[in-house]
Amino acid sequence: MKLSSPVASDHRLPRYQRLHDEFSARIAGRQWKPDEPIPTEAELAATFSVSIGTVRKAIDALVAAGRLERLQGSGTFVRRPKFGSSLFRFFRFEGREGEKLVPESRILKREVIEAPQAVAAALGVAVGSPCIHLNRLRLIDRQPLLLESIWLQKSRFNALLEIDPREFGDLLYPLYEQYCGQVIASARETLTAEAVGSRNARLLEIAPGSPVIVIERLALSFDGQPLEWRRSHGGADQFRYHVEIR
Amino acid sequence: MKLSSPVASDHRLPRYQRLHDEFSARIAGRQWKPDEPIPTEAELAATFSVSIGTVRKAIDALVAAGRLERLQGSGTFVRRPKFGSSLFRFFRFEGREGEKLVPESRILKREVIEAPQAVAAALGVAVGSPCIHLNRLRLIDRQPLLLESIWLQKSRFNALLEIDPREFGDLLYPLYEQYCGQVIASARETLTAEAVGSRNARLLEIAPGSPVIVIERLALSFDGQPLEWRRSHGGADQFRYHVEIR
DNA sequence: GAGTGGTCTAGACCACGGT
DNA sequence: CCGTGGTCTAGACCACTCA
Repeated sequence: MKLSSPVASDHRLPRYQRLHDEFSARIAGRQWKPDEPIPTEAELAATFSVSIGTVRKAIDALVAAGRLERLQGSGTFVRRPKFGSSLFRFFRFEGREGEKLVPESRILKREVIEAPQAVAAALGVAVGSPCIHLNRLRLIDRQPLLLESIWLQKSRFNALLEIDPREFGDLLYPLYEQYCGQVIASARETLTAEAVGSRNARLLEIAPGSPVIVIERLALSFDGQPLEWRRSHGGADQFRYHVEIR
Repeated sequence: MKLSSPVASDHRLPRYQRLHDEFSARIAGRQWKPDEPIPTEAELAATFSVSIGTVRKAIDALVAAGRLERLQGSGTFVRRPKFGSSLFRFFRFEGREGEKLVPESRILKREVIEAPQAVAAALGVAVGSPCIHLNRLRLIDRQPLLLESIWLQKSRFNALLEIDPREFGDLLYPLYEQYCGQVIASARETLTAEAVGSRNARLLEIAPGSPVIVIERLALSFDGQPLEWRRSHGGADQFRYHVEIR
């Protein structure tokens, strides 16, 4: 089997597993780009000298993992990460009539500051290295919902300093991509709860000491490099999280 | 294809899908019992007059859903529900040395009481119908960790009233199975957070008004009947929940 | 060694999407 | 209509478990 990219793949592994790793690398390496079709199953089978069934099994796993999407009759496509499973979706992101919407964003602060210890550890940089720090308030129907503290490595995101924060818009990740060439591919989130401090209580317009949900997110590039770390607070009464257990 | 049990299964569906439904029904109907092997793939293929590949595809889905477990060389087994994905596992269930353990259980109250509105709705019974209500405290290293309010339909769980609560042991579900013949097969959980009331604060030995995680669980039988509803409180500082997002 | 699931093949035919 | 993925088959051989 010939591999177009130098993937460390043990030849004792099953073929479908090696194919899976190869395809996965092509998605990560952006040789197969989001929203574009990958080669047909028959082409892949011929390219790698395996049967179609084996190609299908490799693709099955990537579809199950949400990295590819099959469309019968038209092809198999690289799925753009949608963060559909983020914990944030369990906040009430609805307007007055219950329709889903993107919260309005207000940048409260933008500063260049030396990375404190916790941030440095999360981003994998040295303590004290220069970072961009944003404070952002997110609102639904003019009501404060979430307060976010966002940390970025200055060297990667310098371009952000040249834009007026009032023109950031409501979503940051498209901004990162457009101005800094940094694409967020995945994230890890941690949920905790605590009593809100007086400053955050004022900004969120809730009673001091009332419970808030705290979500920490480390957002990563395609190759697993930490790009952004954020810590978000939101009133606990705006949050409900569901799971099914079998 | 002959079906041993009367499953409503549209014959226009793919064969593997119909097989999946049939197998699923056999697990739910306990014709295939937990920890026992199901017939071999070859036998199933012969029984249903399909090829082994089709049987495998049906089994694949049930394995992915955690209902079956394959053991190469020995067979495919019905998996006993393990509740491994419960939100409760994100509480610190460790002893002093960090080892995982089952919390000690202390039944604080057992009463027969008419179902209040919320309980009746969850259990699918009439408001005011007789229920068994338990209050239970769960402790690690003698430290209170969780406070649980548990509701059961009296008619199904009458046998519980004949046992001394001090002999309940640390786990309820085996008790339900042994004394009442009621088997918990799945559950739905909802996580919220709130400020703790004074009574619960005293029992949990935390400051009044401090944040608590609240987990509501509706536990279901194999055929989807609600059997138990519980509402659990635990100090938020004991809780951390993680997810990966793609 | 007999029997289980695990991998893989090469082909057939179907259902769907676009042209 | 052609090309795509979706279903299904009948077989081969491998890897593992257990007696």
